Amino acid sequence: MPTDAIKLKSKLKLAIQEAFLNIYNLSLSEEACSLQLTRKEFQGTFSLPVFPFCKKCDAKPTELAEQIGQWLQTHTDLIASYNVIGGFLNLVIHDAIWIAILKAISQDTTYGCLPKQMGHVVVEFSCPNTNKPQHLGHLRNNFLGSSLAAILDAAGYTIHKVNLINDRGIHICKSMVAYQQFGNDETPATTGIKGDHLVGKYYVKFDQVYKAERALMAKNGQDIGVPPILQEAQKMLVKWEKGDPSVMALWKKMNGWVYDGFNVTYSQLGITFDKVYYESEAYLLGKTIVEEGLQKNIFYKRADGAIAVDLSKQGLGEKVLLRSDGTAVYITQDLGIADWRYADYRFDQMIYVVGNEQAYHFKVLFAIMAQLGRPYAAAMHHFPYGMVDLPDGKMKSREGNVVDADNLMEEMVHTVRNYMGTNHKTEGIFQEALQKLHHTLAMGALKFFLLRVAPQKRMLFNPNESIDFHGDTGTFIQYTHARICSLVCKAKTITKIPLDAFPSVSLSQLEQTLIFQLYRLPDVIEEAATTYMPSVIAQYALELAKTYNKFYGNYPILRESDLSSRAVRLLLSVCVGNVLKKSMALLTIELPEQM
RNA sequence: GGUUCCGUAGCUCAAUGGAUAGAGCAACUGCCUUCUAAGCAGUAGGUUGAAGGUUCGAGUCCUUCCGGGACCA
Repeated sequence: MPTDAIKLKSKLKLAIQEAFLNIYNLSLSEEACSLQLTRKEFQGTFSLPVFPFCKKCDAKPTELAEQIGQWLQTHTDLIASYNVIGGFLNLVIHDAIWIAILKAISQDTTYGCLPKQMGHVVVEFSCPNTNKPQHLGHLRNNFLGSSLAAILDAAGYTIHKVNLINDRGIHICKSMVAYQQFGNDETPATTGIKGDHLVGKYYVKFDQVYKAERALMAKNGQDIGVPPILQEAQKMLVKWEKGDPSVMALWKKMNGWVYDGFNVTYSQLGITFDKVYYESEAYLLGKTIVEEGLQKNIFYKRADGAIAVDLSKQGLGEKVLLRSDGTAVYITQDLGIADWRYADYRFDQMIYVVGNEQAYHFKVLFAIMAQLGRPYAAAMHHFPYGMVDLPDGKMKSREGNVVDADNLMEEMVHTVRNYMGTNHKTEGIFQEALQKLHHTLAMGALKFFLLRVAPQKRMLFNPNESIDFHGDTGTFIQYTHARICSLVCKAKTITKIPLDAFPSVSLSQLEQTLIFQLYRLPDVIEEAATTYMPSVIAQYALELAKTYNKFYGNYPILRESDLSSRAVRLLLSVCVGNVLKKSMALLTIELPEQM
């Protein structure tokens, strides 16, 4: 809970409003007096640009700033000093205020968590196909989804994480057909290949055969028709929809392998779901909704027999909902699943974490739900994110041109292990714990790499350069935390922290900045939650860790002879450690105590 | 053709409409007998794709164009 000391910014704003009222008889809204952070080359923490008020107050910028600064200093106990540069009023906060804030933060065990709100939020993410293993693009989705869920949880909502497995359709039949023809009954057990990778192998195989057949047909001058292997897949899809026993058996067997593989991957990633939906269990539901729309005259039957909806008013054109042969299209099932979800959770927000390539799809979906009069239509949001590109372009599973998630994780663990071998900081750690540490460091670097970039941007991954462990990385933050843990551990044997007993301590600029950064945490969480941007948290954690390391490198902490100062620095270190841990938890990244 | 996202240092990324656009990587200098060197301190690197407009002030907002991606016919 925010204590009185932590309300610094709103107190300041109030005081500024009061100052304008008293001096210029000008009444300002809270929004109007927007405080910004003082640039580091100037003295102060908060700055007020006074340009917008000059006309109304009929004063020159410098004069006006001077007047306000003077008033604040004499009428409040917040300001130690102020300075005016250009039209900027820079406010220096009293050290006693900072100390009070630091104490309040240190005593607040749930610091950073926003007040509990009424509201259920469903976050759908991951949503893999069962025809291939997951790649780097899926990782971005997985991490964005679980991080967003953690952030919204901290922002006070009740969160439900759900997955939707794409386990049916023509693409699934492709890997099944290829396996049938070329698989020789091999299994994960006989080959030692992880289940999802084994199935993925046949998905690639299908594409190779398909292309070869098509090329052959073109060479022989045949009309470009449907190559035989694709015909097989289409036949299989029909059989599947009819529930043909042998096809169902193959489908269940291969999907089982894939789920075993996915479970291993999810476990490595540290990702869990509250509920998993399967398309195969849901695709029929949508058809009843299409019926409903027909009866309400919202949808119509075209001359060719297909059922469609006219969304030209919304600029979305005509959208087919059922093919002329009565089979479901991609969006049909999403109609059904939306109702299903609402029945399950009565959500106040439904967030789809899906790549920005599907923006149109979701616009259509939401528009249809609105036309159908669903009460939750306005609560549905598409959270779009950009693709992860390779130097030579987009990843394509079919062509095997992907950075495989499992391989990448394994490589990173190797890199960490090799690096560890060259230093001795982890002497005394048992083998099992050491392996966990390698994993924690590898995952930290990987997750941070993907989450620090603004979600809507495409990002580039260069396999040759791989992912760094130095500089602006997850590792850097983990390292900072481990450093603090080590320090605190040593402090217990050297000195006690007299929590209540530091009188007047004068703080350095760096220490003020650090406390200020700690103070920002709730605002940062709120911003990340309202903008759906985990990258905001990542940037914040980086900034905090950088400032702390600068502090650590330039000031003595345990070696400080002044007891009050030492106590403050130690407490500050503890709080930075906690806030780093809290922030990184919002990115689902663990911080080891030793590394 | 229509819609939409993006364009910032050699590379990867930051920057609530605010002050001289910042970090990291790569390059070059220093710093481990001392709280974890996965670190710290420094040097160098820019016409924010282009041109107009809005305003006290634009990387940020508006218009047009150029370039890249995605989606819809």
